[in-house]
Order: sequence, then C-alpha cells, then structure tokens
Amino acid sequence: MSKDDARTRLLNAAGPIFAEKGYRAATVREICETAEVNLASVNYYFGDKETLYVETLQRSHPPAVIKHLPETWPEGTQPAEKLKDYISAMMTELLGVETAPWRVPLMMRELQSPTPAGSALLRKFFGENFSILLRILAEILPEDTPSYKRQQIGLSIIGQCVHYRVAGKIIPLMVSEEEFSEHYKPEQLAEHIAQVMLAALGLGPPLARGDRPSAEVGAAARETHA
Amino acid sequence: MSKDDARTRLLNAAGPIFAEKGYRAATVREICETAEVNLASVNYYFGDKETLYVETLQRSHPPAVIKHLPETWPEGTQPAEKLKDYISAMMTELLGVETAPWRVPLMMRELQSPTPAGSALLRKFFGENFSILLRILAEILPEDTPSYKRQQIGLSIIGQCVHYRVAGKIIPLMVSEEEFSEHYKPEQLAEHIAQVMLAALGLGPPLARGDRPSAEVGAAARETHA
DNA sequence: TTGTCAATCAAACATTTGTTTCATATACTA
DNA sequence: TAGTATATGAAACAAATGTTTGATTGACAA
Repeated sequence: MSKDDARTRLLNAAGPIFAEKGYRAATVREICETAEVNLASVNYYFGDKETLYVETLQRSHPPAVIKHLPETWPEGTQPAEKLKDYISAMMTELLGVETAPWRVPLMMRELQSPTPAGSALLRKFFGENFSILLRILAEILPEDTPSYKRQQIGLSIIGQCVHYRVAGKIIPLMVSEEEFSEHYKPEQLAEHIAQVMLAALGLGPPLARGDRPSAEVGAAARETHA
Repeated sequence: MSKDDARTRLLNAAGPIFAEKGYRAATVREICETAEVNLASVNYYFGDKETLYVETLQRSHPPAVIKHLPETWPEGTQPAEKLKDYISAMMTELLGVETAPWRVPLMMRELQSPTPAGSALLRKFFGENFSILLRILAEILPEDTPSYKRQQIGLSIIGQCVHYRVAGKIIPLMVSEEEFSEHYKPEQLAEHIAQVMLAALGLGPPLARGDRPSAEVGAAARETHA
C-alpha cells in the first residue's frame, strides 16, 4: 500500500481527517503520520495547512448526483420516473458507501462553517445538483408556476434527503433499533421521499385518506386521533 | 451592562462564541475578554474549558418548539391546523431572531460533531419536538399506519424545516437576491412546507395538475392549485 | 481593628501545533 | 565519476492556547 507519491498520499490522508475533525482540529502531524510522510512534507508540497485543505476540498468535488443518473432518459420517460431516479441518486450519494465517504461530510462542514475557498465550491456542488432537479420539476409543474415556488419545492425534496445525513447520528437514537435496521436503508428512504413528493404533486395517491382533496370545504377529519 | 456576576457573564459570552466558531476554535481568551473577566476566571468557576462548554450547552437547551405553540388547542381543532401551527413554530424556532440566536447553531454543531455530553441533550432537544409532531400525525394518518411510516413522514417535515437552517448560507447564492428577500421569510417558508405536506397527506390540493391523484382513480383534485 | 475568605488580577507555565531550518539521502545528468 | 536538483528526515522555532500560580483586593465577621 501507499505506493503513491508523498503528495498524493497526503491528499488521501487529509480528506478523511479533515472530514471527521474539521479544519481546526485536524493536525498536520496526524495527517503526516497517516500518510506516512515526514512532518515537513505539508509545507514542502503545499506551502501551508490551508492550501492542503483547499486542494483536498477541490479534489472532493467532482462526483455528485449526476454520477448515479443515466446520461439521458429514454424518450417518453414520465417526469415522475425521473424524479424517482433523482431522489434515489441523491440518497445514494448522501448515504451510500462510495469510494470516498468523506466527500459529503466535508461539504457538510463547509456548509456550516464556510471558508472563503469553500463557498465557490459549495455553490457549484449544490448548484449543479439543484439545477437538474429544477429541470425535472419544470416538466411536472404548470407553466405558470413562479420560479420561487419551483425552487421551494426543490428545496423541500433536497431538505428531506439531506436531513437523513444531517440528523443521521441521532435518528437511530429516536427510533427503535429494529425499526431503524429494517426501514431506514437508503433505497427505502428514497422510496418514501418519492412517495411523499409525488403525492404532494398530485402524481401519486395521498398518504392519508384525505377527506378534502380540494381547497373548499368537504367533510373534515373526524373521529381520528391517537 | 454586564451587571451580572462573572460566572453568568462567562456563560453569556461563551454561548455565541462557541456557536459561531465551534468548541475548538473558540478560545478562552476571547470568551473572557467578551465577558470582561480575568483570563483565570474560566478555570476558577468551571474548572476547565470543557466544563464551561457543557454548561453552556445545557443552558441552551430549554426553549424549543413548544415555546411557540399554544398549551393546548381548542376542542375540535382540525389536525391540519395543528400541523400548520407546528411547522410555523418550528420555522420560528429555527430561523427567528429570538432572545438567544446561538442556541440553534450550537445544537446544529453538536449534531455534526457530537461530544459525549452533547448526545444526551441532543436526544432530548429533538426528541421532545419530534414526539409532539408524531402525536399530530397520529391524528391524521390511518390507525393501521405502521409507526416507522409515521416517523418517516415526521422526518420529512422536520427535514424540510431544518434544511433552511442547514443550507441557509448558500440558498441566497442560488436564487436571485430579489426572490430571496421576497419569498424566503420564515412565515412564507412555513406556509410552503405546510402546503406541501398537507397535499401529500391528502388534506390539501396537490401542487401540480395531477394526472393520477389516487391509486384507483376516484374523483380527485381538480381545478385547484396555487 | 483585625482576621478570614472568596474574588480578581497579572504573570508565568506547559503543551500543542504550524512552520522553518539545515543536514542527509536519492536520483538523474553532464 | 562528479555534480546538481529533488526529496526526505530530525530537530528546532515561534506562536497560540489551556491552565496554574501567587499576590492583591475587598467585603464581612469576630
């Protein structure tokens, strides 16, 4: 192992460590030890710790949702199908065990404590994914839907997906262990989110026996409660 | 100002600083300067920096969603109304300018990098809010809805709300400045999320011209939208 | 008044940590 | 072979930072 040159080994070691501990708490000593290089190597190859961080960040960018999506969908694919694919791809990206499981955590850290160098990357990282979603939604929503509304529906979808990563550590603490291991796999969650949003968009059955599918009146919920 | 005793001033100063910079990057020197106390005070009153952090965390816990909700709803209040209230309360809690705007950011940091002391608080903090939501959902969903399904619907709601806090810093970068200032106020976002979820639950009109509103046909949402 | 005790203060201390230095080794070239 | 550039190594350096120390103050009680 560690057949790569020192510079590459440093980048490989830095990714997981920055992701787990954050920029500040990650020490160049630990990174160098992990990479099995001399302490001076960070400054030799990158000048300083911050530059190493920036390059680590840049290397972590490329693959995103697109990676898990088909180049183009077959002619005539229903928008609902595309949406399902998108949500599934997003969940795979966020929760899947990929080749570099530290990329997403690193971006999440940037989201919380943006560094000057990170902001541009963040915008690109999320912007690309988001614009794909917006295009799918454009096929579903009426043409006269204002763009802010379309964006907010998009954010509703992203939000549900991202939450399983953001709150991932405490969800197992709040649901039973059995439920968690049985029903919280990425594909199942993607299925659930798709179900919610397709119902919201009117492309699938509502989750509850709705008594008032229209805005006006209708007999309301009755004899229901825990 | 700073009429409180040194110990209290330390806690007041520590909250915002820990919230903004995180445990590691926050220095006792900065905290002491802000609190206008001597450098040795942290160790004098709390023993060490970590204990100060833990006490800050504990102090930041109490108020949550409940704070913005009525004690009990009037008899006969529709579950849909309760859900709207809940979502509105959550958005106020997450985005509103409250008395201690650093509480939520601090909890978000714990969520990402849990400390031993923080995990218990986190569970309480989110657990209390979540159980209220689950009770409301129980009134809406069919009785035979499995509990994991109810939880996931709850997480869909929480996720949408929390996302505006998590991604709050980059959303303005991805939508036009005008759209953001016009349509992304907490109350408007709460309204949007409620609209999405009520539609998903069948308690409101779908967001788009649905072509297949129910699994087995049935007269469904019509000429309704926006 | 005098003694006691908690609080405050400036200074020093010890550790961590990013960075630099300079010597040595290694590989490639003239 | 000799020379040079590149890479690696151990050590030291300097700054930041959590913690400790010992003196001083000030209030209050005997």
